[in-house]
Amino acid sequence: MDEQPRLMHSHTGVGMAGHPGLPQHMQEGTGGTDGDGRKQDIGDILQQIMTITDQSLDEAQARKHALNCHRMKPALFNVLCEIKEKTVLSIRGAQEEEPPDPQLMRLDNMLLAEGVSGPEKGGGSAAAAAAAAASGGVGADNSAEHSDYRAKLSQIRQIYHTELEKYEQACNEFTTHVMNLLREQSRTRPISPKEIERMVNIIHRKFSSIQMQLKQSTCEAVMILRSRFLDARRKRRNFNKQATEILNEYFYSHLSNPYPSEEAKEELAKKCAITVAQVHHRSLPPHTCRSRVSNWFGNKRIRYKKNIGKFQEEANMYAARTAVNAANASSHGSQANSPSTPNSAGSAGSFNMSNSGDLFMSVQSLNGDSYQGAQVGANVQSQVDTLRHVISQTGGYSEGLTANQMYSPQGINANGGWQDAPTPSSVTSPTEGPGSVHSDTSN
DNA sequence: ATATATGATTAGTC
DNA sequence: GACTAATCATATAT
Repeated sequence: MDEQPRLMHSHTGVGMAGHPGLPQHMQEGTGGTDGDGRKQDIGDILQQIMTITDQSLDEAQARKHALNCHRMKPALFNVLCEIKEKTVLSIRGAQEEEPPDPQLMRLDNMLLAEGVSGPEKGGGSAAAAAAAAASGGVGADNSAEHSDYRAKLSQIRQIYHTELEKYEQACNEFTTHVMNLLREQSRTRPISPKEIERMVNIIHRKFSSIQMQLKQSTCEAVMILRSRFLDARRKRRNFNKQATEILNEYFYSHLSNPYPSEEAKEELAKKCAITVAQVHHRSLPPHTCRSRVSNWFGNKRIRYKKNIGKFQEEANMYAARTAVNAANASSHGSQANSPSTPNSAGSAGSFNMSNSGDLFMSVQSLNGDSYQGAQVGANVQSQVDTLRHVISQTGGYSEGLTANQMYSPQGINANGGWQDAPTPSSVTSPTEGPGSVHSDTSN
């Protein structure tokens, strides 16, 4: 009876690499219930098997066939299967159930959140969808802003899916191959269905570990992409000059109350062609055009208030510009001397503009009184008249050019905040002495 | 290379 | 939810 283990051993060596053979201690007590004649039969058979390697292939094949057809084969085979099943189960019956890997779950969740795994297509990631939803009316330029990102993301997505499919396919192929092999071998050596199943499990585990690596590197790629394209803070983009002009124009023409309404913000965003920008790296809603305008106004307000002196020049310039614009719009009859387009900032109109700005500056620096002495051309002088008219019309600065304070931070109260000034025309500062703006409010 | 300007973020307030 | 004030991190000017 001590031949059984050796039989399995010799075969295992051929067929299944790494499969544990039957240990010696199993020899006694299980198989030896037959008579002596049968023992002799088995002994013969085993002897034949042992000599198979010495024979030619054809011969071996023939012997194999003979063995398969032997009358003892089924019984023997069953016994072997039984023994093996017990052994294998005792060796590693414990670790069948496998808890889900937390890291794999993490990766899966992230890929799902980024829209890489998840449902097919649909315009890209969940974040992008949120962007489209959040930006509302100005969604048009949104896609332009993120098309690059989305293209790259879908590229990653495609690679991911291709690779995943490849692995899946390879896994399946390999599994069927192994299964066929085992089934084939199960005709000649004891392989139970359970064992096949176990083997399949092992294969799947191996392949899923490869998949996890794929998922990991995909996650990394997405993270890099995000930080490269979407973190607006890291890749800050200044507004273009025109946008800044428009925003400044609004700011300085509403200096008494520079808090644009939501509609106004929307309007400004549209006029400035401000695009959305992604904020944060989570699935938080992205920045809307509106909130970018809000950012701008928030920054502007705080920085203006902090150092009014620094912004004086800018303030005067924009005041003049707005005034000229308004003048051009309202009284086009008297505009023979200013052919420039008032609206397009930084274009051909810059000459007149800068002249006006200089004028206002000199008004400021000279404290007003002697501004007539500055070398200003006649056309500028006529503009001054227009401006005075316009300004008094606009109601912002009733004292006009002759006043000392052309452009005082009227709206700012003692606390440093903009008090609501619904009627700007009444908020002039006639009581304030010259230059008081510079001294008391900064810092 | 350094300083300043500037858009975005964050904590805290109302 | 919008705002302020402080701060971050980058873009741009020097």
